[in-house]
Amino acid sequence: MNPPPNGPPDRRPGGRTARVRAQVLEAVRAELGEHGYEGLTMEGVAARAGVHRTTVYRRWQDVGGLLADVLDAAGEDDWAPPDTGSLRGDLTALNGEIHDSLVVRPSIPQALMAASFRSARAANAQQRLWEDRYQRCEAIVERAVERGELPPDTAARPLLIAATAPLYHQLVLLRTSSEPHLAAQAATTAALAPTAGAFARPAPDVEP
Amino acid sequence: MNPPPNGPPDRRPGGRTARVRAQVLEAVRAELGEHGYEGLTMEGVAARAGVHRTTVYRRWQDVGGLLADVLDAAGEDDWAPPDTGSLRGDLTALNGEIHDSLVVRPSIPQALMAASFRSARAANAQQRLWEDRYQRCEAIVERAVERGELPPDTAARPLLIAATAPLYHQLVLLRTSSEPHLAAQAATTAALAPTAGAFARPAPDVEP
DNA sequence: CCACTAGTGCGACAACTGTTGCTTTAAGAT
DNA sequence: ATCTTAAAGCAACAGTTGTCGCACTAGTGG
Repeated sequence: MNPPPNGPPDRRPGGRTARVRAQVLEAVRAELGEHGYEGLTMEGVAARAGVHRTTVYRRWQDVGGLLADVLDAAGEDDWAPPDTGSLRGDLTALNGEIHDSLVVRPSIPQALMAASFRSARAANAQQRLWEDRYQRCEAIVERAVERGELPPDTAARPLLIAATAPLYHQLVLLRTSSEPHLAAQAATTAALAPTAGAFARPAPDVEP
Repeated sequence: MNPPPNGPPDRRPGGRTARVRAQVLEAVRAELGEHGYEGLTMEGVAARAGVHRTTVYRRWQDVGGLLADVLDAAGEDDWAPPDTGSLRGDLTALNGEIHDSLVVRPSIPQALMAASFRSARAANAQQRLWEDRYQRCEAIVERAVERGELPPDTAARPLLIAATAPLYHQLVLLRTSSEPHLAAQAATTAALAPTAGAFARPAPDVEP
C-alpha cells in the first residue's frame, strides 16, 4: 500500500500506520459491499476496521476522502485490456468485463461512481482512474490499426467511448434490466462505424 | 401541480396544501442550484420554503422523496425532440440540448442523477423520466424511416442510446472538459452506423 | 538501548438530524 | 355559517456526526 496521493506524504510509512490504512480501506470496501454507498458511514468504517473514529476523521477527513483513497488504490493494479485478435472481439470482451463488474450486486464500481458525485476529492480520483483505464485501452485500437482493420488516422478515444458508453449509460444511469446482448451490440456498432468514416482524427477542418 | 405518484393521494388538493407543495418543490430546485446536491438538506429546503421542518419530513420523508417529486414534476412538461428534416440533424440538435443542460452550472439534471444513486425512490422517478424522454425521442427514428434514411426494421432505442450515451458518459461520468464538437461527433457516428448494418432489430437470431 | 515525536486512543463536547405528542389552522362538506 | 378533520405549526427530545484537548503507544533515528 502506498501513501494516498491526496493527503500529506506518510512520514512514517512503517508498521502501525500502514496497517491502519490497510484495515480502513478494506473496511470501506466491505461496508460498500454490504450496505452500498448510502450506508457508508465514517462510524461504521472505523468500527469495522477496529480503529477509533477520530483516527479516520483525521487521516481522511470525510467519506469522500476514504473513497478517493480506495479509487487511487484501484488504479495500482496490472489490468490490461483483452486481446482476442480482432477489434470487434476485443471490444466485445472489454464490454463483457464492464458488464460483469456493473451487474454484480453489490457493485463496487457503481458505488464509487455514485460517491464521486458527492465529493470533489473522490471525483478527482475517479477521473484519474477513468483516464488510466482508457489510456490502457488505446492498445486495442493500436493493434487494430496495425492489423489493418482501422485506418491509421483513427482517433482512439472517441471510438473507445462510443463502444463502452452505451453500456455504462444503460446500467448506471438508465438502470434498465441488463440485456445479455448489450455488450456485443455496442461493441459491434463501434467497430462498424469507422468503415462508414467516423472517428477520423479532427485533422484540418474540412467543413467551413 | 398534481399529487406526487409516490406518496398517498392528496385528500385535500386545494389551497394551502398545494401551495406548500409548490413552495417546497421550488425551494428544492433553488437549493439544488445554489448548493448542488450535496448541499441539499431538509432543513434548508424547509427554511427557504417558509415551512416548518416537520411538514417536509412528514410529506416527503427524506431528500430522496423530495427529489422523486421534483423528477415526477419534470416529466409533466410538453417537451418534444427537435425536428430538423434529417436524422443526423435531429440527433445533433438533440445532443446539443443535452449538452447545454449538462454543462450549465449548476446543472439540475446532473444533481438529479447524482441523487438517484442515494435514494431508491428518486432512482425510480429518474427511471420513469428517462423512459418518457427516450419514448418521445423515438419519433426521430420513425421520421427517418419514413424519409427512407433508415431501413424499416431499425431498432429505435439502441440507435438513440448510441447517439446520446457518449455525451452523458463524458460529461456526467468522465467529467472531461466539454469539447464543443462532442455532440455532433456522437450524433454523426450513430447516424452512420446503420449504413453499415448496425441496429437491425434482433429478429430471428441469424448467427449460431 | 534510549529519546523523540508522528500517529492513535480516549472522553467530552457542540451542532445537526430526525422523531413524537400536542396544538392550531384552514379546506371541504353539510 | 358551522362542523369535521387533514394538514401544518410548535417545542421538546434522543440519536448521530464531527471536533477538540490531552494522554498514550509505538515507529524512527541516534
